[in-house]
Amino acid sequence: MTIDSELPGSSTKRASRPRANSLTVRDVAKAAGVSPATVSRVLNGNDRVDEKLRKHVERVADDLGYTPHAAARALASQRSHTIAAVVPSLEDPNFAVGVSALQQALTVEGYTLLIANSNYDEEEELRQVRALAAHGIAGMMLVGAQHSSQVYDLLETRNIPFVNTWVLDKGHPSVGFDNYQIGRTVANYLLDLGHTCFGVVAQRSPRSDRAASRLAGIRAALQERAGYVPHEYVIDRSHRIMDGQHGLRMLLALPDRPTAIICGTDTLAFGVLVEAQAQGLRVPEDLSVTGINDVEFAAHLTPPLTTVRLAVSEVGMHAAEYLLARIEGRPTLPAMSIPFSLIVRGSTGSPKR
Amino acid sequence: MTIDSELPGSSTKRASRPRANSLTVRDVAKAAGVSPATVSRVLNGNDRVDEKLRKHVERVADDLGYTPHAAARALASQRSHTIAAVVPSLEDPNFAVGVSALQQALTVEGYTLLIANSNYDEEEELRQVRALAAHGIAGMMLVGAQHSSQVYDLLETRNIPFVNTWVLDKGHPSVGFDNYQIGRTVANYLLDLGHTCFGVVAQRSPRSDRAASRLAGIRAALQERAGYVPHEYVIDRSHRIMDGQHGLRMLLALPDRPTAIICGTDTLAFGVLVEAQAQGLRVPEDLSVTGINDVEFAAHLTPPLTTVRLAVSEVGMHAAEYLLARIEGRPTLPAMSIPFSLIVRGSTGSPKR
DNA sequence: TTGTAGGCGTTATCAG
DNA sequence: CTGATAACGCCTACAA
Repeated sequence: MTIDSELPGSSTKRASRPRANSLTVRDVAKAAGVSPATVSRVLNGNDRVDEKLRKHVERVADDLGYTPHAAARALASQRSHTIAAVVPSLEDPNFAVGVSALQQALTVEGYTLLIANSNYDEEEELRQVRALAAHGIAGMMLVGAQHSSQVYDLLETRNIPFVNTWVLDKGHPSVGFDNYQIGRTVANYLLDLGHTCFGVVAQRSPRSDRAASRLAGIRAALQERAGYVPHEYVIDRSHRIMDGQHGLRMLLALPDRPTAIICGTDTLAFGVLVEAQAQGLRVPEDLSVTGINDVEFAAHLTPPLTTVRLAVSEVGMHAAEYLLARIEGRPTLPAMSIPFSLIVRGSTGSPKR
Repeated sequence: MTIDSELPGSSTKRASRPRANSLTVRDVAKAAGVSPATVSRVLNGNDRVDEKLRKHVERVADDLGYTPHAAARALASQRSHTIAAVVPSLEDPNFAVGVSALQQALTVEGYTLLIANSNYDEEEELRQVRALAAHGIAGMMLVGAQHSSQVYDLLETRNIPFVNTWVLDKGHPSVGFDNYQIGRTVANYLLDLGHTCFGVVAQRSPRSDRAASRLAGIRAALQERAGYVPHEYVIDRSHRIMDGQHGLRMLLALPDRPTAIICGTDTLAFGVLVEAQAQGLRVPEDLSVTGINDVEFAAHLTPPLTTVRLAVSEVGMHAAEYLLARIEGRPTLPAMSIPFSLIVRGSTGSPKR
């Protein structure tokens, strides 16, 4: 026998709104014979609750399979326990790995990660950041330092901690690589081998400040020791294999033929190797080729690719560390440099000519 | 002159809680000279509001740069406008591309995507699904059909629409490939070429029901026409290049040497090609090799890889379509098969022996 | 240490 | 068509 009609004589009552079919703190409280406040305190760990009571409430909550309503919690506490990452592309394994590491670190700390995709487009990035801000995120990871001023404004007025990644940035907190030094390192290595005429195949710089910094580093190294790379020796298109192939074709058509090709990614370098073979050029005897990233296949190309290894997952880990520290009011470093290393393999050598 | 002290003589007032520093509907309402209810109606589009008033409110909201508070909205409306995807790995370009497509489709419809990573682990997947459920998500995309029963229970009791992807599933809604047919297609193609002794290098089946279905398809085709693949001719490890290399070494050590190797991914096939070259085997004269996925580099290997092209981004698109339809109460199809096609290139041929 | 109750920002019901 | 106003589920200042 059920009694469910003890309610209103008063007809002021409203029609009840559709309710989520899950339990609430009140259900748990009732079941445990305590007040909702106590349940809340237990679940948020940090308050002083009698040890026995705490154990009891925890058990009851667990038995009932209770999970707090994230939105309600966020609304009441003004803290969302949610962090966002906006990356240029999820399909680039580089970013996928970094985001993966970020997520892992955040999950451990009970935070949820929201991932968005800007498609290498500043406008789209702004849209995404806006949407994310509406979700009351507690912090945000961005890629690169080049963002719409409205992005920076929004983040600052809303007081949302953020960190630029994959770059080192003087003006903002950052976790990333010294891309300028990466460029210098590669260029110097090739100069040491005796190369003097260089070609560069990279991603379009306006879309990637990382690529731009590396190019600047390359230019600087060359200028110090052997001149410079003229504009027509820098081919910047996209980042696919066929862009590498096309890039080499362009470079070979130039009057003074380069003996070394510096590529912005391993994928581009793969394209260059493919095209070199198609043109009957021997690598490294006729042409030296370098990549950046040290992706899985780099070591297995013929010849194995000389490239720069980036500790990408460290970017995600340290970004998480930085954001959590900011959110929880702990002290933070303004910038964190992630190491890289030149991996010399068979695709580079002294020019034989 | 401002009057802001007309409030309480009564000291029952509480200390004000920390407020979000952003505007609320009330601010917009005040500025537009209407009630919060009207603002809400305008912003949610669907109600009957006088056209002039609507325009006015829209302008005011826009000028103020108002963005609704997602958590509050979710709490009040019991709809979160958030969808989740749990994938085995974000670093696998396959899933990255699918998720990317899903996100794009959802963003267009004003939904936010939450991405989680199960690391090919059922327990971890359960944890992620639980956390996601707490976030009041409106729907969920899963990979494969093999999930902890608790996952299915949770989704069903909470009444959360979900869709299994990358597979076709009789028991649950799904968007994916007919993996069994993929296996059959590849095997039949090789049988047609005249091969009789096969090796298989794939991902560990218990972790991937996709791999298991494909293997079943392969076995079925062989059994119908030329026997079968003994257990020791199936090498299932992980999915890296070196696993492919190792796999071929194992297979070559077997008494009856296979003339064709079917690989579960292009990456594994790459490994097999590398090892074949190392062993001095000519492909396809001495050994035929196939992959699955048709990733970017497949066409550029030496020899170019025969593989199966999967329309991965369609998986994401149709998953989005399905979930939105369910959420909005529109009719849905129980299962959607995404096309695949065999791409024949240079890594396969008739056995010369 | 525990309970009570007001409010977080929005939506949706009801009355006008 | 518009305006009050009661929830939504939780947290936290305050009282006990």
